[in-house]
Amino acid sequence: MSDRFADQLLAWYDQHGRHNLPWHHNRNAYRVWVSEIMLQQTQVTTVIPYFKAFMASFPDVHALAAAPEDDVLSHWSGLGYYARARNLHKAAKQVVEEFGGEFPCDQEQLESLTGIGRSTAAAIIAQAFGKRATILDGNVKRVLARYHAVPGWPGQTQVLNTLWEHAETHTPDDRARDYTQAIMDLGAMVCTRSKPACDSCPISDGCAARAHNEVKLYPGSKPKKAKPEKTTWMLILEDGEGRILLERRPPSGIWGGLWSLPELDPAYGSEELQDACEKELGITCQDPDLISGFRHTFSHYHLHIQPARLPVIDVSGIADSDRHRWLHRDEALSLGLPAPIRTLLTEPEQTALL
DNA sequence: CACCCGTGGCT
DNA sequence: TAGCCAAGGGT
Repeated sequence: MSDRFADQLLAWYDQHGRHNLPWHHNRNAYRVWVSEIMLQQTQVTTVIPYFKAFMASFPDVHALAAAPEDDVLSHWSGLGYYARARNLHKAAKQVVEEFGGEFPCDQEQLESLTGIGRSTAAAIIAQAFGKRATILDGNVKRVLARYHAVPGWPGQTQVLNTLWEHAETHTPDDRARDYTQAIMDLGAMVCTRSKPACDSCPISDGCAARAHNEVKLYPGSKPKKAKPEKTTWMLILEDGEGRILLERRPPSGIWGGLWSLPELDPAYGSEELQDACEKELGITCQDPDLISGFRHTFSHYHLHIQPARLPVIDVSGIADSDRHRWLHRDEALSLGLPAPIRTLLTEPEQTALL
């Protein structure tokens, strides 16, 4: 099938689309796959430097499969949603072991790989292999919700199903790769969340939301929910040689697998930190310097981070292990660190001493 | 279905 | 400023 929607879109894409993104060069399934995972819930401008560095270190699926997880996570440091990196690493091993290092050109087989769902599988089929497949990412949802005036929040199953049906209908048999890129480009460049450029939209003549002057109503917004507030002590335990104690996070959960700072329960008062370090970590410290705290916001809660610097007298309580490492700041910064921890270790002066 | 999972840009 | 949310998927 090929309808007017696709024809207009492709004509616009030829003139105005993005044809020069890093993953458009040396295009293959591996590069398309990595870019798609990085681009999940993440904007293009944020992804570009991460993609380039990642490709320089892991040029193909074999290199990625053979890499230590720590190396993969260090390349993801700051990008967020770290399960994507863990799943990417796992899937690379799956591709090598189950598919002989060659990505399958099949929706179901692609979806069997960890971290690849319906839309990402379709994106790989279309972009890497040039075959017809239907994607439905945030851009496409917004474009189609407006074009067909689909009410409701796309998180609802019924709304989502309706959007998938429209997406399938519009997907042409020819130019699968270009069409997929075109509809995403339209969403990112013209049919934007706020201030859409309807006057320069190639499909505005058929847009139902535009016809009723109700573009702002679509797509429906997500029901809002208050984010809980949490608090934690973050300890900068520094020995006499300027080394800091880093602690690896558990393999799943927030910041899973990343290196962070030891934490203590916020129930401890600042005057109790010294004793708590002795009792919970077996480390003897001097009086703490309190560094100004700050709030870090996750997708589903706020975290007030209260850092404290404690000069360590006796390091013997904790030796280097799989879970702990004593490292200089520059060494620590080469690890996979959560963004706020990287900031804390990079710009300690920014946080005035109290 | 509801929740979990980061970060940064935009308004 | 504080909220919204972006090339989603897993559990």
